[in-house]
Amino acid sequence: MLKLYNTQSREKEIFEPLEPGKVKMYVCGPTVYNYFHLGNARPFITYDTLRRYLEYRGYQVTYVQNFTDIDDKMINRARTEGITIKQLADRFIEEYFTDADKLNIRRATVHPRATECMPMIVGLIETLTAKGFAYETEDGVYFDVSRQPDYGKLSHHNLDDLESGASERVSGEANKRNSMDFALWKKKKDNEPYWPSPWGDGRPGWHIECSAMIKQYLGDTIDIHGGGQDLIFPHHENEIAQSEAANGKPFVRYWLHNGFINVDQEKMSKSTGNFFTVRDLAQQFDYLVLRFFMLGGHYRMPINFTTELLTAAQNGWNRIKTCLDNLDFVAGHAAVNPEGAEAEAVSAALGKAGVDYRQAFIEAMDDDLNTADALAAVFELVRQSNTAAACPGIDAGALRKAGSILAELLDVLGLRPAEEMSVPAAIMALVEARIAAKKAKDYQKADAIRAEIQQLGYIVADTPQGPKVNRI
RNA sequence: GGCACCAUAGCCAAGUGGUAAGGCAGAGGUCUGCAAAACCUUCAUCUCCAGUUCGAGUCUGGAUGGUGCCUCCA
Repeated sequence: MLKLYNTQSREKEIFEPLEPGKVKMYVCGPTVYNYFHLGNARPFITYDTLRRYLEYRGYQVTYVQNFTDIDDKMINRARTEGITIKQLADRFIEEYFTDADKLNIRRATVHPRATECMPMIVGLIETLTAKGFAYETEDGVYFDVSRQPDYGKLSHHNLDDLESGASERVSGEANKRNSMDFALWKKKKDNEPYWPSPWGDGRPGWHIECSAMIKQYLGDTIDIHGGGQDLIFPHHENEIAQSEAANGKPFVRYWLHNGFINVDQEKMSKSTGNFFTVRDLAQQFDYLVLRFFMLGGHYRMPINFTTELLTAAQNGWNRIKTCLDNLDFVAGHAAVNPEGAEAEAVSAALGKAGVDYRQAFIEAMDDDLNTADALAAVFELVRQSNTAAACPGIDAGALRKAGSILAELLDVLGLRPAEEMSVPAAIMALVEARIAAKKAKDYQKADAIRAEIQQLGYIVADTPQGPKVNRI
């Protein structure tokens, strides 16, 4: 029974989708004006993992993640680069997929772009205007928060507190009825891209984009909406206000928010400049190390970032990869049936471990996606598998079964390593030569060949089953 | 000022009121021509104070320290 922490109720709630067996979920995607950094990657990885888990549990998931391809940052960046906004968006959407694919972030069912949903955006604003929730000013169309009595229900703010906080700040938007009113439509300024609307040429406000894309691709009420904690207010609060005002129906059943990645106890963000792009980190660490690192803690807790921690994660991740590799290798050389009482007992223990730890894994994931706990179960299975793989006379079937359960669980976490490429014949020839040298007890020669193999990018290890070759 | 969150071993990090998962690092050992990998053993009473309870890391109150949101932000 899956439980998810709902930001709105501030409690873990039993997850029940509106329509049995089917889940509609939406996650706020990137603004595509740059490579994404590790902090940006967190929601992508978190909700991809949730999506994978939901599917693992048999749900049919419709997953929508948008691209924000029009806003101030897009306009400015395109300007400095001397290219069009569309060119900028095309480029960084492609770069997004390059990184995301390698992080094993599956493609969403739909990846809508804001600029491709203009009719829905304009339509929503028209509805809001007609219903009296929005009003036009000199520079745009604004949502009137005073018309929405439960405004603030997600972030647990009330309008009075918000107003007093906002009044201390300078607002550049003139003629608003309330300081917390936010732009649905921004009328065209010089040299800015624009779309036609009943209020003249202009472009949409940020919040309305998500409401529109959700309505277009998922409908009026969705099951899960995810994003970073910094989006709770005002972005998600405003989405609720707009969508519920326009549609007259509940908007989101479960609000999920992930914690931040911190650097020196401070949130990693583009504005402070303390960020590390995934692309840069991938120079030093495997993409899946980044994912493993991220899943090592609970998604709502902050994670501190240092390269030391990433190195530690790399070592842990290698343990898992080595285990999978060893299982496969040993199974390829093992007996068809267990030979001897010990092998039989170890085989039986491994079979039970597979079932038990899969159960533990599911219980952990059911508890608000406790990936840290789920990984503990994975590591327990790794240890049992290693023990079995080292047992003389163990049969291949037991090892293969454990390996497939391990792969199954890792797949749910998006941590299934890519298939290793086969070792070239030239390397295999060297390996054979080394065996011959070893047999002749010419260890100097054997070590020299090993060094040569290593130079060529491969590492050879001696095992009871013979030499095992891997890429470095 | 308003609204939230966090404080567990050298480091990271789970933890449903009943006597502390897992990982990294370290130490000792087994295996090994060497190496790698692996396995075994070892490594904490949970920031502080008070309270509730037969019993609290786990609940309540307070203190201290830290973070986030309230403005673009994952």
